[in-house]
This record gives sequence, structure tokens and C-alpha cells, in this order.
Amino acid sequence: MATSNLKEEVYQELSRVTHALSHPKRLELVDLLSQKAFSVDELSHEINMTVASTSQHLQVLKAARLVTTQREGNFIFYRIADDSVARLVLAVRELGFSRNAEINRIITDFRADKNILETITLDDLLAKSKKEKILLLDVRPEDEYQAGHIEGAVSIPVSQLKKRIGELPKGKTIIAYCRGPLCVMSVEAVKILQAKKYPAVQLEDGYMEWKLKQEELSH
Amino acid sequence: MATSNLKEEVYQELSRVTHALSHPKRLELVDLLSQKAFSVDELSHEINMTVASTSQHLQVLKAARLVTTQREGNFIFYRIADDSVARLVLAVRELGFSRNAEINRIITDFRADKNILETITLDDLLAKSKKEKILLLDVRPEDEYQAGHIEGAVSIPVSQLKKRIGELPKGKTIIAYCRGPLCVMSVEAVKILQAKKYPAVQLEDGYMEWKLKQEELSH
DNA sequence: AATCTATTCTATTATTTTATTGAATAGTAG
DNA sequence: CTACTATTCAATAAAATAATAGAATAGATT
Repeated sequence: MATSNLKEEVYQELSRVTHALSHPKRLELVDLLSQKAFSVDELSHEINMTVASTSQHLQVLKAARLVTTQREGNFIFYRIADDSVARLVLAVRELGFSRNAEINRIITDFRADKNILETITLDDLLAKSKKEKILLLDVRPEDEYQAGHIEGAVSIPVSQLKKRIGELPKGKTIIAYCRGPLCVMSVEAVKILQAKKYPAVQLEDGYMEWKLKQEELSH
Repeated sequence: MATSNLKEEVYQELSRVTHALSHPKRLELVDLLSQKAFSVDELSHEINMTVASTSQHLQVLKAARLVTTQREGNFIFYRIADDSVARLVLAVRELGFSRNAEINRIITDFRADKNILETITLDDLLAKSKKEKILLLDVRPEDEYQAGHIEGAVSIPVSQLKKRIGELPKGKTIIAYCRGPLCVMSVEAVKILQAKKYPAVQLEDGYMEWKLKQEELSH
């Protein structure tokens, strides 16, 4: 009787995962939650939607078991269920970046528009740190830095960079990073740094990309 | 002007990929195409849908650049665009298998129903081959074997197994594999083999899982 | 107990997706 | 050229999804 429903039933279940990730805002939510836990209210501002809509999308992610919730006082904090969820979204992004001409056009246009000359990846980072003295700068909001950051990084949120720029040493190349390739905080930071004649470069990857890579290396 | 549309536009594009994979039949199609190229007609039989519906789903996959087409005579053959697509679907499956209780229930029930006692994974395979003499048996249709198979495997499609069972050596443990964990051909094969007193075990993984693992190892 | 706050739920409307059917198309073979 | 085949397209109806606004809820604070 249960002869060949196996495939149907399992694919049905699996499609709940892909379906949950099939909406752009939900992809964005998972990417955000890869950084740290957020309240619904915070998330709604980040993704620029009403609280009610944000909540709806979070329900979908929760029903697919991609995120979990935890109440803390008045707030309900959403967090990613597992690093494997971040890994899946990363795989989607890499597939898109490597194979989708439209995405490449969007990013190329953006870089041209922002006069971004040089960016480096995590793979380049090690090589660069051997050639010259570098300082790794985390420009995300401080609570994200505290929830986890790339080893050796120093925290100055981009919002405070102008007034705290004196804290930075001269004579080192500053590598600024934020949430990842779709986050513009490091773009902003590099612009500020270069205006003050600091040698600064943007790291394409963010904290979660580094973390996932660390885990891979330890296997 | 293009100040902060970057994220929106890219997530929009990325969601085309996840959206294409958000339907159970389309997941199944991609899994099938991981084995070899198929015509629309063949695929429609495999996934048990009308040719028109199958074609529609294939258009969706094609629009998301997950598959490509090539005409050969009267037929149009669909193939997977890239191994990274198979890798993505594998990641979805692994996430589902590891974290979704419902999927585990479905599979446990299925195994109980079929009296399946022992299955092994690719990781177990090497260890087992050192302990005892084994024969790796590919029970998929022969054209799939010819399109690519696990190194050292011998082909006897499950449909021919009963009459060709004499070709198999006695005294070796037979490890039967097919398209992967959701394919029942190896289940069937093991049942036939055990009925004839051959020591036989089912390999959970299939050809594509092996191939992706090989690629990983070579990096 | 009453109030306040963050989140979720409900109802509604507009939009998108899906399966089905039958017609149209592109290319093959006679 | 004609008939044939595999595939795609087009039209339809049913179902699912999404955004919105406002009501309801659960827990914290007073």
C-alpha cells in the first residue's frame, strides 16, 4: 500500500524547505539571522516591511523549521535553526552569483556606480596578510560583532566610523567587512576611510561565510 | 539612485532559483536529471504527470537556468545545467533528512514496511570493502549506468535481475545501488537477491552522491 | 487589575501558481 | 508535399500566496 508514495511524500516535505526560501524577503531574513538573533521589530526595519508582514514571513520560515523562536521579555527573538540553513542559503547565493548573468550585471553596475575598485575574498585575505600589515575591521552594529566575528577583527560600526577613525593605526591596510556580499556597510566604510587617506579595501565575504569556512576546514 | 536596490534586486533574482525548486515535482525532475539527460516524454513517465505539465515544469527550471535543452532528432533532451545544481538539491535533501522529523518518520515507516534491515552509506562502503569481498551492483536502467556509474560497479538493471542472477559470483556480499535514497530500485534488487540466498545490502546513496563526493575529494 | 508593548491572527483583495485540455509548432520521415 | 511525433503554447478554472489594515493575544509593567 505504501508502495511508491515514498518519493511523493518525501519530495513534498522537501519542497517545504525550498518553498520557504522561495520569496526574496525570506531569503533576506535568513541571511540576516545568520548574523545573530533579531526581534520581529528589528527584522521588519531591516527588510523594510510592516511588522505584520514580517511576522507572516517568519511564520513560514518557522513552519519549515528553518528558524526557531525564543521569548526574552517583551520581545520574541528569531534565530537560525542551524548552521546548515545558512549553508543552504549560501549555496543558493553561490549558484546565483556564478551562473546568473543578471545578478552579475546588477553587481557590476553597483560597483561601477560606487566607484569600487578593489574587493577581496576570504581566500585572498590570508595571502594579503602575509604580504603587508593589515587590520581587519568589522563595521557591523556592535551587537552583531559581539554575537560573533572573524578572528582578529576589531569593531567600529560604520555609523561611528567618522568620529572614531582616529582609533585606527596608520600604516596598515584596513580590510573592512560586514554581513556579506549584499551588505553595503563595508562599501560605506571604505569610502569614509579612503576619504581620510587610509588605505582600505572591502572584503566581499562576511562573518557567516568565514564561520562556515572554518567549520569546513576543521573536518 | 541605485543606492540600495542592490539587495532587493539580487534577492529577487536569487529567489528565482529557490522558487524553481519549490515544487515537489521540480525537485524530483532535477534529481532525475542528475543521473543522465532525459526527454520530456521519459520524464513525464518517471514523475507520473502529463507531458504538458511536465513540459511546463521544465520551462520553469529552464527559466531559472537550472537545466538546459538540446534537440536530438525528434526528441528534446533536458539535462542539468551544472553539477552545482545537483549539489544544491543534495543540500536541500540533507537538510530535510537531518532536521525534519516528518521525513524521518516516512522513511522509517517505509523501511519497516519493506522489512529492510541493513543499509549502508558511501562512507561505510570503503570500510566494508576492506573487511569482506564485495561486489558493487548498479541496478538502474542500463543507459543511466552508461552515462556514468560508481567506479568498479557492474550493471544489471533490476528489471533483468531475476533472469541474470546467475551472472553474479557466490561468496561476495553484493552492494546494490540505484539513483539515491529516494529510489526504490535497489530495495527491490536486494529483495530479489536475498530470496535467492545472495548476501545483499542496499547502498543508500546513488551515482550522483558518489560523483559529488569524488569532486570534493579532488579539491 | 489596568495599561502597555511586541507579536500574531483574521479577513480581505489582488496576484500568482497549478493542472488540465486541446490546439499549435517545429522538426522528422515517408 | 504530407503525415507524423515530440514538445510547447494558450485558455481555463481551482487553489495557493502575498500585502494590508485592524483586531486579538500574551506577557511585562505600573
